[in-house]
Order: sequence, then structure tokens, then C-alpha cells
Amino acid sequence: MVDDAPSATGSRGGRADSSAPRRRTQRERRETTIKRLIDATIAAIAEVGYANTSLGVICERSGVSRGGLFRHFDSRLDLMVATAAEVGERHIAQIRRRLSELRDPALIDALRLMRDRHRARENVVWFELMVAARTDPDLRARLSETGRRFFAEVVEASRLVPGTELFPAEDLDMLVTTLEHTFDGEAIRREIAPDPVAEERRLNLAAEFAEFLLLRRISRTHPADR
Amino acid sequence: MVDDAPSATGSRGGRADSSAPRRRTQRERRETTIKRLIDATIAAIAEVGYANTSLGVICERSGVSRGGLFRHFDSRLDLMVATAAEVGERHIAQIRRRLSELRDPALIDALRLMRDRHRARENVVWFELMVAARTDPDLRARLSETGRRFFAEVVEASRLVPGTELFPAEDLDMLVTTLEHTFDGEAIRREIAPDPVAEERRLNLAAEFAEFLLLRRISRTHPADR
DNA sequence: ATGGATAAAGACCGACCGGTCTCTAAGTTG
DNA sequence: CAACTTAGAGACCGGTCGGTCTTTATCCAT
Repeated sequence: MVDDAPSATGSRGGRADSSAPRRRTQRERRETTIKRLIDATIAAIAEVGYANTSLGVICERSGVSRGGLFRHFDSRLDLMVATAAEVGERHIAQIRRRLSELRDPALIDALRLMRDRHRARENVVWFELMVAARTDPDLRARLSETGRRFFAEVVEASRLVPGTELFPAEDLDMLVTTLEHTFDGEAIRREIAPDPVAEERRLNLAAEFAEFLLLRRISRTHPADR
Repeated sequence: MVDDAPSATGSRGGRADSSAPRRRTQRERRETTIKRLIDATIAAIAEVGYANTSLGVICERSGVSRGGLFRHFDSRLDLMVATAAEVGERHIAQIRRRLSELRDPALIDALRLMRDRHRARENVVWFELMVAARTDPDLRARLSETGRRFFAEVVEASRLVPGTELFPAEDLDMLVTTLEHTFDGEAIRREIAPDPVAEERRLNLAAEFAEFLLLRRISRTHPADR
């Protein structure tokens, strides 16, 4: 029994020992633990899938015990729902950030960005959760609220791409959703049957087609030559 | 101990008792059991998903015991692979059959048929298996062989649609694959956020995209006005 | 009929699952 | 400091999982 260190009364006084586990508030403890749990859940779902992401692997990866987990989440489902919300937010944030980094992006750039984002961890996890929700009524019920908001935000974010202002909301919604499906499907299939040539062709043709739709809109809005 | 019925020597002689379990060859026994197992697996995956389709539920639904199952399949994985092959064949067969029922179908009819097929059991099961394969190396390895053949056959079947002869192989392949992704994604999302209006609109968009590809090709082959 | 092979049944096994419970550690409040 | 609350640890539980094994039914060849 060493009972070392003068029991750390010195939170004040600026002790030089920086390696000692700094004192944290309850709120900090709580939040970092929750973050570690959700991060571990995201990583696990991306790597081994929703079904194989057991509480055991989550605890192992996060370094949090079962007791710690159940302090913050009442059930596995609750943790999964929180994870869904988190990946949704990150996905949107990433899209907005990268889109604004590109100044005045061409359609093809925006599409490529979208495709890349759909191959990224956040969206893969969201996809896994969606697929799991199809056959899990509880998850489906909880996810549908999150889902509708998420879907709407994706469309909203797409408004950052120049040219989209020409589309009425309903058209843009349908178009963006279709692209999401396309890139989701591509991301899955390339795990089994990769086809980089077709991927590139698909991207280019999607851009051309979108361009075509835009031009058509313009010529209808301004029936120029007559 | 009743020891009823004269031990059924009378396979010959046309006994009127039709409810007695007719005598079957080993081959018949084997094949019907296998069929019952695979049918049960298909139904279970469609209803409760790949992960929840345990051997227990398969045995329950099929009325076959564990012993019976393991006589014909060495592992759950083997059964799943066989199931994948079966749904693949059925999917293709259905497409071909329905496509040939429509005499000279318009593009939009073919697309609607395709969409319906992607909502049907066979394709949903195939989709579940694909998603599971992403995070299950064994399943992925076994499915990739089946998959490539299956994907090729889908494209081949699409040649039955009038007009497709105008497409070069690479364009048609890309187009059909894109449509598959689109309808797969739509089929999943409508479980959480159904949107029938957008679905109909999307169908038209798909038709327009196909026509766009054609026009584009023609205008390049015959650089008309100059 | 009889002996041998194949088909099917179901009890059984260790591993792992989600969730509970008890106890200790750490922060908070007076 | 002491009393109290919150955070976290980890042994533990009943249930289910994929897979094995022994036993019985059925078909086939002779």
C-alpha cells in the first residue's frame, strides 16, 4: 500500500507534474466516456457490421467497462440510436465543410465529393443502421425520427452547390436522394466486385446528366429564342 | 403399439389411401428437405434479416431438425451461400419471364418492372447477403464468385428490353448497375421514410437518363449540324 | 427378409450475448 | 474534514448461438 502523492490537494498552485491524471469535473468525465463509447461503436460497426458490434467489443475497443456503458445508456439500442445521431451530424458537417472549401465547385467536383463521403465511415455506419432497421422494429421506430431530419439536411446542404438554386425543392430532393442511393450501392458492391472504370464513367455521366437537367431548366425558365 | 397399416408394401396396386406418406426415393427426400431449408432461409432473411436468421429459426420454419440441416450443409455459411445462389437464379428467372410477358415493353414499363423486382423477396435477400458480406470475410469470399456471375446475368437479361441494342456493352452495364443501386436504396429507405411521389418522379428521371445516354451517343456518332 | 447406406431427429456442448448487481473511485457540497 | 452523489469496474445471470454426437427411420441392393 503505497498511498503515494499528497492526495492531490494541489489543483491550485500549478504543480509541474503534467503526467498526473488531471482533475476533471463530473461533466468532463461523463462526456469523454460517452464520446469514447460512441467512437468505438462507430469504428466497430464500420469494421464488423451492426450485428457483430456486441457490447463486448464496444467495451473492449473503448476501454470502458460494462458498468460504465450502462451508466450512460440504458440498452444497446440506446447506444446505437445515439451513434446514429452522431454519424448523421458528422456526415452533414463534413459535407458542408468540404463543400465550402471548394470555392464555386463544378458539378463534377461536388459529385466526387459526395461519392467520397458515401464511402467514408460515417455514411457506412449510417447505412448499416438503416439496413438493420428494416428488420428491427425498435431500431426502425427510433431511427425514423433521426432519419427524416438527416435526409432533409443532406438536401439542404446540397443547396451549397451552384446551380441547384434552379431546381424546385421536390426535384432537388429526388435527385439528391437518387444520387445517395447510387453511391451507397456502389460503395457496397465494390467490396465484392470492384469496377473502377465503371465508377469513373458513372461519375462523369451523372455530372453530364445533371448539367443537362440544369440547361433544360434554364431554357424553360427563360424561353429565349423564339 | 398399434403397428397399423400393412407396412405399406402396396406402392403398387393403387391403394385409395392418399393421405399415407407416399414412398419417396432418397433423392426425392434429399431434395425436398434441401428446398424446404432454403425456402425457410429466404423467408427468414427477408423477414428478420441475415443476422437474426439463426439455425434455430430456420429449423423451426422449415420443420427440419438440426440433424437434418447438418446432413446437407456443413455450416450456416454453406446454407447461406446456397441460398444466395438460389435467390440469384430466381431473380433472373423472374426478370426474364416477366419481361417476355410484356410484348415490346416501353422503357418505362421495363423500369417499373425492375423496381418491383428489387422490392421483391429474392432481391431483398440478395441485398442482405451483400451487406453482410462486407463485414464477413468468409461470406464475402464465397459470394464474390456467385456475385459476378449474377451481376453479368442481370445485364444480359436487360438486353431483352427493346432499345438496349443501341447501347454499347459498357454503357448498358453501367446504366443497369446504377439503376440497381437506385432501386435497392429506394427499397431500403422507404421502410423508414416512404415517399411515393418521389418514387414515381424518380422512375421518370431514370427513363430520361437512359434516353440522355442514347441521345448523347447518337449526337456523337453523327455530328450532325455544323 | 436382411445388411448396408443415407436421411433425419433431437439431446447436448462450450462460447458468447445483453443486461443486472454489488462494490469501489472520484467529484461535489457543506 | 465528512456526507453525499455520480462515474466506473467487473463478477455474474439466464438465454441463445453454431455445431457435434448418438440414435432412429427410411430407402436400396441383394
